[in-house]
Amino acid sequence: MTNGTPAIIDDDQDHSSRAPRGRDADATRSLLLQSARRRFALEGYGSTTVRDIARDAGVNVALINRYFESKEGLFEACLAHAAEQFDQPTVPSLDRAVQVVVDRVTVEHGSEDSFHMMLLLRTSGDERADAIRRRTLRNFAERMAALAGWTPDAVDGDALLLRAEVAICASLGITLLRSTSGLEPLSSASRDDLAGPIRDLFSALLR
Amino acid sequence: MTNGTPAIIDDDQDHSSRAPRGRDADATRSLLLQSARRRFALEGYGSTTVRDIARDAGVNVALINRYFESKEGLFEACLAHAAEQFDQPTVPSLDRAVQVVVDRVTVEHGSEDSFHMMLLLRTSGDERADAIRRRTLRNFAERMAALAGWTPDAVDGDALLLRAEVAICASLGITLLRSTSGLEPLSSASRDDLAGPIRDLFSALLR
DNA sequence: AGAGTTTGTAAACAAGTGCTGACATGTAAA
DNA sequence: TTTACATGTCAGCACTTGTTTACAAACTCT
Repeated sequence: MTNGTPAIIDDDQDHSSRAPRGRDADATRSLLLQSARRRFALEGYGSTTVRDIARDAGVNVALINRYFESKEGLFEACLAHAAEQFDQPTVPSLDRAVQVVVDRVTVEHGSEDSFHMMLLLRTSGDERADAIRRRTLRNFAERMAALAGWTPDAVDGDALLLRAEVAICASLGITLLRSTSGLEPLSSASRDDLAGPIRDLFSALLR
Repeated sequence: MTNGTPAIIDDDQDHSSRAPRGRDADATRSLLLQSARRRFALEGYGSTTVRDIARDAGVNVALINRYFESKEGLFEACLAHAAEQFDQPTVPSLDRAVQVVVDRVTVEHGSEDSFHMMLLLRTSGDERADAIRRRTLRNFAERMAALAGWTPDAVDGDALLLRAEVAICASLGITLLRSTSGLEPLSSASRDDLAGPIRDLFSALLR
């Protein structure tokens, strides 16, 4: 992963190619993204301050504006990053797709994956961020629905697409409350505890 | 204009409950609760300011602190009010209970009921508010699970209770995204469009 | 070495935050 | 009426917000 830069490798001269010691813009950006994702996911956009994020990342506050323009820009970057997680290549069968989602929903609390999911139902009031969220959810729902037999120009309308969206939104709600509410036994439920119910949920909606 | 004595008395003899025209603490409290509920539900706790709420209610900002102690207190009151909606008497059968939930999830956007649901996954960081939310969700889940056969001291553990919680959390996620994301076709789906999928969801989890 | 750029730091700014106290005004009781 | 209280208004406080600016330190290249 990482290595997002075009990799214009420096000269063949040695330099020992060590990882940049103290100063590395990419690493800083990444740290900020990570801290922001966590804060935004767990506490929401409005309750998170840029100073919180900077402190978590161990980085100066001003760098948020340097690298992401604004707090909104940082949130948007987080959302775009989360969107990539959902824009992965389509799997061949509905069974496999359901398995992928179940894996995603049942990841442990505090994981990056869970933050990515929770981000999708955190709002900032920014229209561009909302557009990213809509596009991501819609894309994902379309791929799920397609595996269940839906086609864009079906005569029976979008009943299946709606069902896919319902299933996805349900998954997000479950993930959020599992991580933020302390509701038992949900919060302490293991992956195995959850896999069955989630699978049943998807089966009921898409089959 | 200048008559200090009550010019028009609706009920000259029995003033038991009402009369004050412009000044009515209960009405003001209610207005604030209504505006706050809407803002908190749609935009989250942190993104909502007390001035927003007061402006919506057409009321002076200072009255929030007079009647609810603090912004946190107002949020807590909103949550407590929402909790009452979920603490209604148990219905006799699982079928009826599912029907009640389906009705609740499929209410139109912008209704008070939808705000009550959305509030349950809005967090303020206040521990007392979190406790109200936990208690409410847990209570509701226990009643649903009980109708499906769960008992507090079942040998098979809390599998059914977990399933009830999953179903409820799923419903909250659906409600939130339906009202805040603009995701289509979900956002424009009618009550009838949604009733089927939601019913299937509950049936799959609790039967 | 030097200049030029990138990366990080510190301080401050204007605007907005939740909240408070002193005051004004309407209402009910004496 | 006069008194007492409940209700609402106003201005401002102390603080935090996101953001910007000026500056320092590290890195690159010649």
